Amino acid sequence: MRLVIARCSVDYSGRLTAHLPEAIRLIMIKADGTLAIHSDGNASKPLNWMVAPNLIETHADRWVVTNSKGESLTIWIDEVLEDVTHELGDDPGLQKDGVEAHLQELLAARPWVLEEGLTLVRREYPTDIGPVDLLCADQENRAVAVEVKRRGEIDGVEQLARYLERLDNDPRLAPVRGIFAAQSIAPQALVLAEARGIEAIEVDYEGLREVEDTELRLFDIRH
Amino acid sequence: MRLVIARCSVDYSGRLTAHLPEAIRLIMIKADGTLAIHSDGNASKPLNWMVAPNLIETHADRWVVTNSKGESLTIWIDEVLEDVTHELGDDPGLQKDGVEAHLQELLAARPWVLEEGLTLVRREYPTDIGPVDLLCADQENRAVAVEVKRRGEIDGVEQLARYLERLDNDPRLAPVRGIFAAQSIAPQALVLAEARGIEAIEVDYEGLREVEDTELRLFDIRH
DNA sequence: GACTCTATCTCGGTA
DNA sequence: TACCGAGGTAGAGTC
Repeated sequence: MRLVIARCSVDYSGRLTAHLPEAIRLIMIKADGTLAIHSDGNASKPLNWMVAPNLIETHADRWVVTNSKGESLTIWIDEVLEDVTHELGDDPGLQKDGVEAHLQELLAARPWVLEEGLTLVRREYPTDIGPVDLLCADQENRAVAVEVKRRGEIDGVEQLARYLERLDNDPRLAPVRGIFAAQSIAPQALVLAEARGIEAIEVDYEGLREVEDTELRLFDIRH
Repeated sequence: MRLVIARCSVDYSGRLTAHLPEAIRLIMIKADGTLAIHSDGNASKPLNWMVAPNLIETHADRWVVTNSKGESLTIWIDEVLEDVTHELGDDPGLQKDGVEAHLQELLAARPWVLEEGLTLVRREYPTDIGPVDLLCADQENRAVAVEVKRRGEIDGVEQLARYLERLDNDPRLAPVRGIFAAQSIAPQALVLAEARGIEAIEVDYEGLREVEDTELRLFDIRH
């Protein structure tokens, strides 16, 4: 990794065209050639960047970065204040924990949270346009398709509507009701769900996690 | 801006929990307190970060970053290889060009480019599932909803179809025609638009900009 | 390789 | 301040 602090101006031309007037900035160049230009101000994202693979040509007064997609970034170097290079080596990478798949798992184990008497028939129930998150049966043994999202937005409702359309073609299942379950649901998604005859339910994820913890602890005590 | 290259491991707990095993990484701290941890490997994004406002406590063996939302990031410092600080000063900021907003603006000022005799009724005309980019009236004073995109893809057409569905519920407007305007339109989007009875028009953005320039120059000459 | 969906999205707008 | 839509989205997973 090479870190350069320099007074510079920048021109980018590619998916858009953009210009940075002269100022002091950090230019970060990673081992694979990925380049990013950061200011000190209020932004976590770089002002400009160019991801690998690319070609970096270094001239006396400017650096020109191009890639095969026809994008180009030119850094006009006025003054270099710092220029250090370090070999960082491979990174073992980030270990993540606790994302959206977990919500589907929790609801699969406790579908009655969504509606009294609801039971799971199958997770990832296949249709010819993709799998439905949960296929369930209600108290009267009628089919209910459940789409699970962390944040419920309008395309999630559309997705479920498309699944329902496909499932209704199966005479063993039809008519199929839909439940749209999410941690939070956008107002537009609520309107669309109502228009499509789909029930929208906000789920208390943290609460469900606590229930799960309690059940696990009880399990520990019993065994 | 402070740049530290260090052998370190990291724990983050907040919107998710995550862990970084020990390795050599760059720790970047901006003037406002925004902190980012970068590896040298293939990723332009930081492995971990914490945006301002936050509190950074520096101990001998670890740095602890916390914010008011209950998120916390702990960096266990094993060895510091580099530690430089530079005052970068304010950045004049990025000047962007050629975005969707500008295209909407251009078409709002010249709706007749899309269809002879088309006039603007209102930009960002509200519906209960979101605002339509342009509501226009055609030569015979019938309502026309226009959705503007830079790249016309399938979800843009669906978005417009939803708006039309809502607008048709208003007896003062119904029936409402739809025009899908974009710099370039994907073949699938063309097919869907036709199936939905929506007209799809590719707009010459560069040409419109030139027209705008010419008009501005004429304005300069006249005044 | 192209397509789809998620994201500690980020960022800018507006009510 | 919160919500909503766009992004040079990036990045991961799937087909």
